[in-house]
Amino acid sequence: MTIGRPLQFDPDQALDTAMRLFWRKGYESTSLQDLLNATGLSKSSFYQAFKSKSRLFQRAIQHYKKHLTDDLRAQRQQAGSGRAFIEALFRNVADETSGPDSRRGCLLMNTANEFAQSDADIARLVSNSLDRIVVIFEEAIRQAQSEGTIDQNKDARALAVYLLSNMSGLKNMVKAGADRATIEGIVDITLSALD
Amino acid sequence: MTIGRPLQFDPDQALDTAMRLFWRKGYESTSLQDLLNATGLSKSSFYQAFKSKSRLFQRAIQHYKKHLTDDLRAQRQQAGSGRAFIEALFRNVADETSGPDSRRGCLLMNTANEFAQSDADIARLVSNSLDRIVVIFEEAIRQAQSEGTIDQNKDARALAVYLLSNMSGLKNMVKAGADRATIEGIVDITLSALD
DNA sequence: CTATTTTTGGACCATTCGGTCCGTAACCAA
DNA sequence: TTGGTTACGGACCGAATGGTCCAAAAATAG
Repeated sequence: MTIGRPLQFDPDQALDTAMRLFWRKGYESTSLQDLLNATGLSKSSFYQAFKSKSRLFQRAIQHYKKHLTDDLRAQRQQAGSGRAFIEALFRNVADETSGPDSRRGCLLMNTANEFAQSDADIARLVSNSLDRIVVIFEEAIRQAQSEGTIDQNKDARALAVYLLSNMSGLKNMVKAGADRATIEGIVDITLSALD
Repeated sequence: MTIGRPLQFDPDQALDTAMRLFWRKGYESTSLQDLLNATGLSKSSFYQAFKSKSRLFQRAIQHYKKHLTDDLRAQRQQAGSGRAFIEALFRNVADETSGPDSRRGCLLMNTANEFAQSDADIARLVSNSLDRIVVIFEEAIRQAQSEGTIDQNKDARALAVYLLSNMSGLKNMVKAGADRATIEGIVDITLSALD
């Protein structure tokens, strides 16, 4: 049914590549040329496929959100208990202090930082995505409460937001150059708030 | 002793104006033109006085650091007790959800975010500045410990870093669009870690 | 093999970027 | 008043920005 010359590249893969670039460098300092180099696309193919840099960025955020939420749900499934999921999640942040993909932070928080008061569309997109994360945290907390590892009397929603705020702070500390031990120290105290 | 035409502007005031611009918009998205407009300087006066945009930015960070540390010390003095100082500091973040200067975050953390792995000089500057903040937090915690409002057995340094991480996370949440009530909820839990 | 459809490379565009340079105006000391 | 010194405005610069356009190549359906 398809007529004409087929695409010479995989759009999904290009989107993923672009997302990783935006994640590492931010929107403004990722130039069109950077995107072309990383994806291997020509300028016309790029605009044909993605319309504009900003449109691609929006898609990249949605792509990131989907992968992140899928990943979190999978980890939660795998962890077994709600408390174990949360603990593992936070302790794993220490790994981001080194390695090839270190100090990237979280694309959503990075974007919130970059487009704080400038772009309403992006702000809404980020806000909605963060809400999804909070919901996942909240589910895990309720699970832990029913499992008896977190006090039933605590406000699950409030704890979830607290965790998101802390995760954000942690990633900021990593970006600011904190080493593994420092991160681990913060996480210990953060998690103690759940007791 | 001074010879020649005197400066037509106040360099300190220009630096302060520039700092506020960088604070609000970040380094990359603050253009030279923005700086000229805000300070009222001509291009030649600008380069005469500040050498380059990047040099000015470095001075802006140092300027910010000085004002911030002075401010924190003054607040600590005024608060009386160590615990009161910390509590007031965190509760005041809720005010940043609205008003003319809202959602700017912290210039140091904003910069850590923007120049995560790209500029070593800036990274070092930010890191040193953050250390100063941690020291102030640590002093306040030790004071609170001697005052009996924080458990003596807790690691003051670790608590201080935890507080910095949380402050960073809070400001990120504000930037991401959190409202006053949400921030207050997070602060409550954050401070409960001190008990 | 041909007609049709679509991709693709590269030339081209206006605008903005940070930065330089120079002639002129302004100021101070003597 | 004059000579030395500096600040200032604005023209100018090359490079890079995101984005458009078109001719040519390539692939498929018939």
